Amino acid sequence: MPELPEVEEVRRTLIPVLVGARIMDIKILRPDYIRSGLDALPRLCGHKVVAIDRHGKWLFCRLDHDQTLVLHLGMSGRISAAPVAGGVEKHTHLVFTLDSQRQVRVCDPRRFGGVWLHETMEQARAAHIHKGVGVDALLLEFADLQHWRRAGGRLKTTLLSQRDVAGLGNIYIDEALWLARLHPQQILNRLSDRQIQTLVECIGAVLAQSLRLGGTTLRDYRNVALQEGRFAKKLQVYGRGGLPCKRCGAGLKAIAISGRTTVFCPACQKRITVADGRDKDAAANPRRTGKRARNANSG
DNA sequence: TTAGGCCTGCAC
DNA sequence: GTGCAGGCCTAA
Repeated sequence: MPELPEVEEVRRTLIPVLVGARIMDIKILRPDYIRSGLDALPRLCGHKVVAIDRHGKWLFCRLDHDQTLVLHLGMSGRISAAPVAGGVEKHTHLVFTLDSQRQVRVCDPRRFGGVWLHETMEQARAAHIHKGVGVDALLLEFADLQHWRRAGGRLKTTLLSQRDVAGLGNIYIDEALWLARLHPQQILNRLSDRQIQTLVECIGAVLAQSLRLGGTTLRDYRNVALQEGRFAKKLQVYGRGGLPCKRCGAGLKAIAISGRTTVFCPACQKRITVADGRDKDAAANPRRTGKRARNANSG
């Protein structure tokens, strides 16, 4: 399932194939996979792609006349480059033939992804990013999450929503929360500055390591050259429900949050009910937060 | 805020 | 045959 590292790896491997190339032909094998701009799509012929950007899990291919093709890989999307002569694999919905005599093919068996064509880059960003998609997770800083304590939400649900941080999905959220020793159902307004800073650092560390290894291939994911990612063997919690925690040996627990399987260590990812910066106050005034303070100290 | 829908392949 | 995998959108 492509999350930020996989989409970024696709971007990096797509650039040498697509940027600077002229589109000579477009074959639309599945029109309903083109979510907007279907009628305008043939007009891309003769134009060149000048840049490929990414925000979260969204890819933006800008052309020389500013029309912008937006791609989302959903759960099973794949973009591949191949010689014109080769056969097209099943579930291929869109094929660009380039002046380099190569093709860029968009394939997505489950069709949770899609392709959108916008008249300008600005319109593309307005449609997919400006409303409701937060800062790209690779650029995440402490300040981006400072307002969290005023929110009542829970960690995993909030991170999945893309609203504050864009690009994380089920795999990397579970990995980052384990690394940060934070409970997936942690209520945000109980986090201390230090815990938020730790979370920001752990998200960055997990993403950086996965990027170095070309992302995670569980089954389907491939980059544009059809190479697998090698981060799967580094996974600490994802897919390991019931197995021992690699840090403390306790049994990892699998629960459903927002309809997604969530794996965490109940021993080293305790829920915090009093922010650690306020523990002293809680101890000094047990009547106010007594029970919560004891829970916090036990974790 | 949560549940359902979209969709196919695969494990059982 | 059934259930599960889940990113994102929409509706209740």
